[in-house]
Amino acid sequence: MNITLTPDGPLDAPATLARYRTWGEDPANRVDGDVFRRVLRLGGRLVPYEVRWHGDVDEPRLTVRAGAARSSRAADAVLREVRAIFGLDFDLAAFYRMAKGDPVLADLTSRLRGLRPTVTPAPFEMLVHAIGAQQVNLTFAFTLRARLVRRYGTPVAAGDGLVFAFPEPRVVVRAPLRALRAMQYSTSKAVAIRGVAAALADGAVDGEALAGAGDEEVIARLTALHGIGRWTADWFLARCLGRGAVCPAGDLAVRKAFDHYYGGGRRLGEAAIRRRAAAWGPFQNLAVHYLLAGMRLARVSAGGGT
DNA sequence: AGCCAGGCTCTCG
DNA sequence: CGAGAGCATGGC
Repeated sequence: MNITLTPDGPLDAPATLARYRTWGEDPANRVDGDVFRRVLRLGGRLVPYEVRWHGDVDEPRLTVRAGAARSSRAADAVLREVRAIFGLDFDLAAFYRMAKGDPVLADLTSRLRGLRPTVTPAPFEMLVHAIGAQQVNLTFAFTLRARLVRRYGTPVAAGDGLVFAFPEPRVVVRAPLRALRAMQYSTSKAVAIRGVAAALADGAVDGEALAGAGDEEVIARLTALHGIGRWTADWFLARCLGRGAVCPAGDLAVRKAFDHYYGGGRRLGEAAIRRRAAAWGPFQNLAVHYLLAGMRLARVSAGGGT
């Protein structure tokens, strides 16, 4: 297949995909220049694809190439992933209208026009990454994920290198604890990851069904698993299911962002953050992403770190 | 050595 | 329920 997508509304592809580069490399989601590469697993088959972006933020186009996607089913599955990864299903126009009523968001949306949350299309991938990112700096979290992907994923030639299909649950569930420990996962993270892998592999948690469940039910199902708390469930809703009315208020970076933009010198508690975010209704996820990106902008322009 | 980094579980009031 | 202690891991 070879298809051109015309996003509905603005798209800043590099900013949207910055998540796959800012804290390190992700061998399952490669960003090289103006190309994004990934591999879709479809019923045991591997379908590598690449996406290029053209045009400017307000006239964006994406071209999707997947030589192995011969059936329309495969092509549809690839396009669904691409829409998720580039955040094409978020209604930016409506968000920007709402943002005009909030001075902070009004400023950020004008400076970050076209930024969209990137949605990880695969539940297992999202949960593994989130568990790895619990309570550690994100650079280290990316290192952990890259090791797991290279060890248990499936490599495919792409460009002048490799892109890995993310490891399958049934493979990771058999990973020896010491192998995960050797990658520097803590024992509790390793146990949690294998637990999630087992739950998805044996159907105790149905990854497909989560997409059709309500926010509260998703939180309940996920937090029932050992090693998954509210923070992980919130980010899962936001970054895997693409839910709008979600604010990971317990997140350290989110708390810092709210303190900075809305705290007025005071520290806001988690409850206060949730109350304020609730006023944004279905745009909470978008707003949180703009606040986090705004903090990174400020840090870069202040000459800070990476 | 000690604190930080985009938490989680368990326990006790 | 909600606060708080204890826990885990590596980097600086």
